[in-house]
Amino acid sequence: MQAEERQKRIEEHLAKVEFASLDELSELMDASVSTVRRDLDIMAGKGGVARTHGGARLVNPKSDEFTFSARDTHQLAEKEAIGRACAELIEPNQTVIVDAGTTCYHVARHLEAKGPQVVTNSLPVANLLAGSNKLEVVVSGGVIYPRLGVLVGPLAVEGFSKIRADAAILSCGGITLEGISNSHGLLIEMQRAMLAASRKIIFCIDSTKFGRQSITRLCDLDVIDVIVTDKGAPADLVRALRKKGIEVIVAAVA
Amino acid sequence: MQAEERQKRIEEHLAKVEFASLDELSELMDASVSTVRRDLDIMAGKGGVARTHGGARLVNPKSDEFTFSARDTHQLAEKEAIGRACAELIEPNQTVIVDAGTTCYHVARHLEAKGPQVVTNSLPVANLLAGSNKLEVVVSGGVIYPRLGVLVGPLAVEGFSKIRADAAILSCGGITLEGISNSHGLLIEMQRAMLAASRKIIFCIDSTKFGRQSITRLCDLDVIDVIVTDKGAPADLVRALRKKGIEVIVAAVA
DNA sequence: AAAGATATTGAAAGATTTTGCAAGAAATCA
DNA sequence: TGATTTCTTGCAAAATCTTTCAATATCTTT
Repeated sequence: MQAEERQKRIEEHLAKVEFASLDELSELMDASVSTVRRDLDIMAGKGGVARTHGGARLVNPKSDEFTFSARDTHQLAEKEAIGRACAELIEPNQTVIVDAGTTCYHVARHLEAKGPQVVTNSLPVANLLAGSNKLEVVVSGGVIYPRLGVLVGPLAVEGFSKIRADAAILSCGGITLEGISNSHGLLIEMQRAMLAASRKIIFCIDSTKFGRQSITRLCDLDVIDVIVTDKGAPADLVRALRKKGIEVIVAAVA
Repeated sequence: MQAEERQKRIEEHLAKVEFASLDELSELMDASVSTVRRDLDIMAGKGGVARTHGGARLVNPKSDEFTFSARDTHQLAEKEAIGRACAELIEPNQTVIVDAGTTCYHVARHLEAKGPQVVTNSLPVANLLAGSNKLEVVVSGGVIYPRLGVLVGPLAVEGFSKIRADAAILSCGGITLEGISNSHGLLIEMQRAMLAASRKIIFCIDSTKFGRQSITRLCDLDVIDVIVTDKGAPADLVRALRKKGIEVIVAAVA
């Protein structure tokens, strides 16, 4: 087997099990431990996986909202439902900011029919909507954050500071009663700019994010107008959010 | 079996299995390993597949992306040659502006090895290079011009006004002794901004553009440092350009 | 159709890369 | 601490790549 193929299979295996020992991988790949070790060193250099003594683990757990892949089938039905429900909140001919992340990507898939103007810093979203002749797509500038296909940095922040939108559709790494948090500092900067540019703030948060906290704090709950989630969201937290005046929409899987 | 047929079958096989070894392909095609190796080299040059040690893999089949440029096979070999020759003009770790257009797209395919910083307003180029971890890709902001996947408009122009690059790689709709011209007013604006931001101006112009004029005038010839073209370029015009002090590189088809 | 030119193919030799192994160093665990 | 596991390093074997060359096939020209 070739090195690249082996590495891809290692990555796929890690996506399933999170942790794997060298012996385990060696046996699975039918290669010596040395070879697996070298593969992991290469993969660790590129990011994505991290070495541990005796094995490796995935750097970004699979539930991380921002490890983007259009093929990501994790909780696909739920994300699809959230996407559809969220798109319904948008009225025709509005200007909408769409964040990066798989959940927001699914929202974008339903936005074309609305014919609004869409502003995004996500390459996948831009690609998705570029072919449409019903809506105008504005891309923020910025540096490509490689693995995720997100535009970040000063140019991106500046791009959003220049516009006003009717609504912003965001996602995040975690939500608790203390507020919203996310995993990458660069993304936080972007999202702050999006929040500042929009009249209505909509968060699309699948149920696995409830009660979790990511490394960086984004904002308080009171800036949020609407949260769209799926059935798995814990009832007590949903109740508490509603008591705070936030409209919480639980999207039903079709 | 014909070379083309073999290559097509290799591509089809790779579409199924994603990775294939040389031996595997050799057996499947009933051809020697040497021949398969040569086929793969050619195919890798054109894109679509990538070599690995001992085999080949399908280049990321990102279904949703803008790959229209790659599919444009009009004068493919010439554009490919121009792309390779043009990329050789870039020195390691330079900042390069890459324009939209199919010819520039082929230049971008050869830029990864150079490891520079790339600035572009082309979504296809951005997508192409997004996966690379060797170079940093900066995307100008702007509105997506649908058919071409180019970012245009004030945000885009502004993005370029903020940067300085070592070189700009541009294409155009036509070149005569009176100057360079292009077809869309919006693109002209962008290109003016690119010209202003760069120290060295390189135009990639396939031979069919020589002696032609498009609707809008972009610039005089004297802002140009280098022109890269293919063998079909009329000799008298090439001579005249050289007399004006422009370095004209005629790329040989491999 | 024949002769020469050109292109393609398969094979072989030498260079390069990858792989597996083993010994000593470093880290982990009881 | 001592015992065990894992890591690093160096090295030789195997696989693969590059280059070259002769044989074959294809194209051009007459």
